Amino acid sequence: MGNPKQKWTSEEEEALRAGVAKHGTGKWKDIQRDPEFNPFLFTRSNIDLKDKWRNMSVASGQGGPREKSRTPKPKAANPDALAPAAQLATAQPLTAAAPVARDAAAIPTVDDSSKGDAKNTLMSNAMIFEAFSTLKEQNGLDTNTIANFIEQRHEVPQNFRRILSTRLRRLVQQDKLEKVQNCFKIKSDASSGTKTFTDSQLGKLQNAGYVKYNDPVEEAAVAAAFKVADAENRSFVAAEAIKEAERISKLAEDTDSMLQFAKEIFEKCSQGEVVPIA
DNA sequence: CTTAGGG
DNA sequence: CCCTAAG
Repeated sequence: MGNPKQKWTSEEEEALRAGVAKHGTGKWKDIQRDPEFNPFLFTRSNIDLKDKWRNMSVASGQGGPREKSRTPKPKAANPDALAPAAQLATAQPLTAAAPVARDAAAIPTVDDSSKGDAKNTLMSNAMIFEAFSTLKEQNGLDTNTIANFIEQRHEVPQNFRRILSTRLRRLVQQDKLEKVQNCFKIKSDASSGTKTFTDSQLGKLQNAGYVKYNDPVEEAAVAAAFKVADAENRSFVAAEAIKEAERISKLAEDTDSMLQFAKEIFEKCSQGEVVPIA
């Protein structure tokens, strides 16, 4: 099956270039692990970095840069930047990464039979972590359980199981998951520090206008969510963050922008990419 | 497991 | 992106 292929964002490319400058070519693992770049490249593997660098090198060496439509938004200002809360110190070309889905965008949590299309198959880490955060199995989950869980809530391709295995393997290699016996458990990686997420991504998200709380309740919810996220700064915590946010949000009878915000984070954090709203 | 190169 | 060969 053809792979969806996750397009590299400007942030990722920049992080990669900076990483090569700092560690040198060939030190892909170091770059990927570096706390400075990890928040942008945590979804990419060292091999991915290598491949991307190869592509970037050949691309720049060409006389005719076929940029074409691959120049998404050089100066696309987000229409609804309601709260220019914080400005990015580093003049990032961040630019509205993705339009926030204002409508009732269904998070890939509940089922969605509406999508008759098979192209929406987002076999991403998000689903995997969703399983962990939902099942709350302290003993870990075996491949079959995870596969079963995902199959129940999402439509999966035929080669799903194989992809899942690959995914799990990679996550273990990246220290995101821990394999004990036949089960996988979320790994608490303390070596990576505890600042990555809030530092970079939150800043960007705020700047992008994703964060726009005006109510103290919302602010509290977001704070709580990030408290969790800050604890581990890994993909899976986003799921936890959502749950926390959801809980507080429910108590406050407010479930609009806050939740939407959490969903966006979940997407970004877990997938590491922006899903353009077609 | 990490790199490098070909597919 | 995936796979395979080397280190």
